[in-house]
Amino acid sequence: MAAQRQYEELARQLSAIGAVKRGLGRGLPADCPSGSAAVLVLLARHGEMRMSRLAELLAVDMSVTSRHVAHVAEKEWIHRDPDPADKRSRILRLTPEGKAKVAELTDLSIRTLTHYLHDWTDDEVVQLSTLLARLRDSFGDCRAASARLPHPAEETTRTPA
Amino acid sequence: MAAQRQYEELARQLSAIGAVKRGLGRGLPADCPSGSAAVLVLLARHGEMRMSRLAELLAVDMSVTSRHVAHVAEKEWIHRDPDPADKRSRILRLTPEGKAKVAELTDLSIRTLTHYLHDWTDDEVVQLSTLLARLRDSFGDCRAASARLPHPAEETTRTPA
DNA sequence: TATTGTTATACTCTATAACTATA
DNA sequence: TATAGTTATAGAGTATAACAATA
Repeated sequence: MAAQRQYEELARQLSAIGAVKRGLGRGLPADCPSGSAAVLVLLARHGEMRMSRLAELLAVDMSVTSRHVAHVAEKEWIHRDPDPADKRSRILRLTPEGKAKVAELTDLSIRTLTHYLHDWTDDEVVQLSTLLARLRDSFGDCRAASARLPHPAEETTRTPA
Repeated sequence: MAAQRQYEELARQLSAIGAVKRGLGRGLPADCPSGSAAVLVLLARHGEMRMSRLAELLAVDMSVTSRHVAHVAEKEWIHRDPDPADKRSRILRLTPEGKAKVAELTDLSIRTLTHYLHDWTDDEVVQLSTLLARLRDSFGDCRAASARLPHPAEETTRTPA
């Protein structure tokens, strides 16, 4: 358990990290906003999947996922094939054009980070990646059922029994 | 200079960090969206300042800053006093109510992070904060004048002369 | 009746451009 | 003429709720 002061500082840094994300976003192709890019990259990384699985990986509502997926499908970067096992579901698969787009996106993000982080050591980059992955993991199910935080009265007690 | 593979992984983690930010945002008071919160926290941290300075700290366009500031001013959390030295400028100052709101926000973010990161060590939290600060710094002036990334052809050369 | 996915609506954040007032 | 700040407009991302089709 870290000191409150450190949590406070982390909160500040997290709130400011949007600037970096916007910086990365500005480097994206004009026809591929960040939402579309995220869909493509996840499909490349994890392989074909259903909408619900993708929504989970994106950590956004399925309605949002549906819109992003509709966009990349319009671009012919993915196909939405009916799932023979469940006619309500659709299986998302990258097309060859989609795979080419992923390659382009990967190349772009590598080039952008190489540009801005040229003076970072390999170890520092890995450390940051690792900590960010852990952070995501710790927040994990904050969208799930009982994600409501305790009220100010609760949990403020120093040492839970 | 890190390996491309590491940059690729970092890009993935950064693109996914939005989920954590949204998680933090869900904990905010209903009358204080993240844009307003950022304004208040920066004023508390750095003291009174002009719009242009705030826009720089927020790393967003001044038009965006102006809207956020208008919102917190409506709430009476800040005052916008004319700058005697330059009648075009306005000096932003927290009101007592604004300071109270900052205290509430700080408490909330600490509670949220304490909740989700209860198994992190102090050192890990500090490390992540430090790396995020450095990341922001490295991206620094990516909004500035010649922030345009070199074209695919350039900079790909391994060792610039 | 519950679940998968889509669509309609609304809200927040952001950027560009046009504008006012002052330097 | 240039700069500080505001406002209008537009675009992207997200969430909630209502809906359709299927399990």
